[in-house]
Amino acid sequence: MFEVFFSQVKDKVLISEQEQNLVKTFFSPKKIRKKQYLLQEGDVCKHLAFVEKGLLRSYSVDEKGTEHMIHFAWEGWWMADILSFLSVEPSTYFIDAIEESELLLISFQGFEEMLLKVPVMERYFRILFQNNIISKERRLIQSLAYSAEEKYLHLLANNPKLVQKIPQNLIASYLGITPETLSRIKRKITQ
Amino acid sequence: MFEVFFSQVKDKVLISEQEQNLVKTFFSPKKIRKKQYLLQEGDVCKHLAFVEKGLLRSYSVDEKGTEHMIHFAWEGWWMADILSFLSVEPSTYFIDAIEESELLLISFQGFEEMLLKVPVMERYFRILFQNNIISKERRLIQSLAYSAEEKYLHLLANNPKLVQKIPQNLIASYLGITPETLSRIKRKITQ
DNA sequence: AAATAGTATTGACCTATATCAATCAAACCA
DNA sequence: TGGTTTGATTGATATAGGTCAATACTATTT
Repeated sequence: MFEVFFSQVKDKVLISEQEQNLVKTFFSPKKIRKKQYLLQEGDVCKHLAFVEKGLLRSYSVDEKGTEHMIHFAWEGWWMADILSFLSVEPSTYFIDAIEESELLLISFQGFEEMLLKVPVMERYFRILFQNNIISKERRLIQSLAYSAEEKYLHLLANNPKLVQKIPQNLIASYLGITPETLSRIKRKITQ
Repeated sequence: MFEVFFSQVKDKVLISEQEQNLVKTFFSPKKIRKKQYLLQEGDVCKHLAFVEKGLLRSYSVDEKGTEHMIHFAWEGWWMADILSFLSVEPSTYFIDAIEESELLLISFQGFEEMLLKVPVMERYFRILFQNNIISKERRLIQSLAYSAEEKYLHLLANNPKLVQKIPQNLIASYLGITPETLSRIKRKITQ
C-alpha cells in the first residue's frame, strides 16, 4: 500500500525503517470510484490525499457553471485544497476521481503531529512545497505571457504525460482556453 | 536591522533568543539603490532576500522585450528566483529595486545549514512556502477564470496595498493586461 | 447491439483586449 | 527652472480567442 508513497519520500529525504513505520500510522487508505467526490465546494478539506494509484482532479466552478481545472494528480502526487486544509475554512473547490483510485489520507491533526514527531517529514514537505511553488510560478508566467498556442506547446514539451492522460476538454480548462480553441490549435500544429 | 525579520518569524513560529542569535549569523545586510539589479537573467540567484525596508520587483522579459511582473516584495516579505536559487541554474528573471531598499541576504549553503541547525526555521519556511502556494494558486485561478476587470477588482479588494504602492503599468503587467486596458477599466469603474 | 451520454471537430459570428499612435501629466535631474 | 524622460489617458483599429450551433465521433450503460 505504501510502496509508491515511500519511494517518493525517499526521493527527497533519508528516512529510517522506524520512521517509516511511525509515519504509516498517520495515514488511512481509501479507494475511490470514478466520478466520486473527495471534496465538494463548501466542505472543509479534511485530508491531504496521496495518490498511490489512479487519477484525481481539482477544479472550481464559477457563477456561470464553467469548470476551471486547478490540478491533476496521479501515482506519486498529492491532492488537496491546501488553503481549506490549512485554514480549516470551507473549500471553493471540487476534487473528484477521473479514474478509480487508491489514496492515502492524512488529517490536519495527523499532519501537524507527524511533522512534529518525525522531523524528516517536516523537511520532506518543505521540499515538496518548494517544488510546488516553482511549478505554480511557471504556470503563472505562462498564463500571463503566452498565447493559447504557446501554452499548449509548452505543456506538450514539459508535461507530455498530462496531455496523454487527461481528456482534451479538461486540458483546455487547465490552460484557461476553450475546448474549441484547443481543437483548432491541434489541427494547426498537425497539418 | 533584524526587527522586521524576527517580528515576521515570530508571527509563524516560537523562537528563542539563542536561536535568533544563531539565525542572525547566516544573514548579511545589503542596501540597494532604486533601479539597481539584485539579479539579472542568466545569473544564478545566489541569495534569498528578506526586505527590511523598501520595495523590490521580479519580472521576466520575453523575446519582444515585454516585461512580465512576477512578484513585488516590500517590508516583511521575501524575494528571490526560488527555482534558480534551489536548483543552482541560471535565472530567467530580473530582480531590481523600485525604491531604495534594505535587505537581509542568505546564501544557498547558509540556508541549508540554517535549516539543519535551527529546525524551527525549517518549520518557518515550510509555513512560508505553504502560504506562498496558497497565494499563487489564488492568482492562478484569477488569471484563468477572470476577465481583466474582475482581476483588477479582486486585486483592489484583496491587496489594496499593492495597488497603492506600485505604478500602474507594473500592476497591469502583474495582472497580465496592458496599461491601456487597465486605464480604461479604472475610468469605467470610477465614473 | 442499441441507446445514451460524453467528447471532439468544424464553421459562422462576436467581443474583449491588444496594438498603434497621439497627447497629456508627472517626475526627475543637470 | 526648464527640458527630458517616464507614465497615464484617450481614440481608432485589429485580432486572438470566445460563443453558439451543428455534426461527428467515442465511450458507457442496459
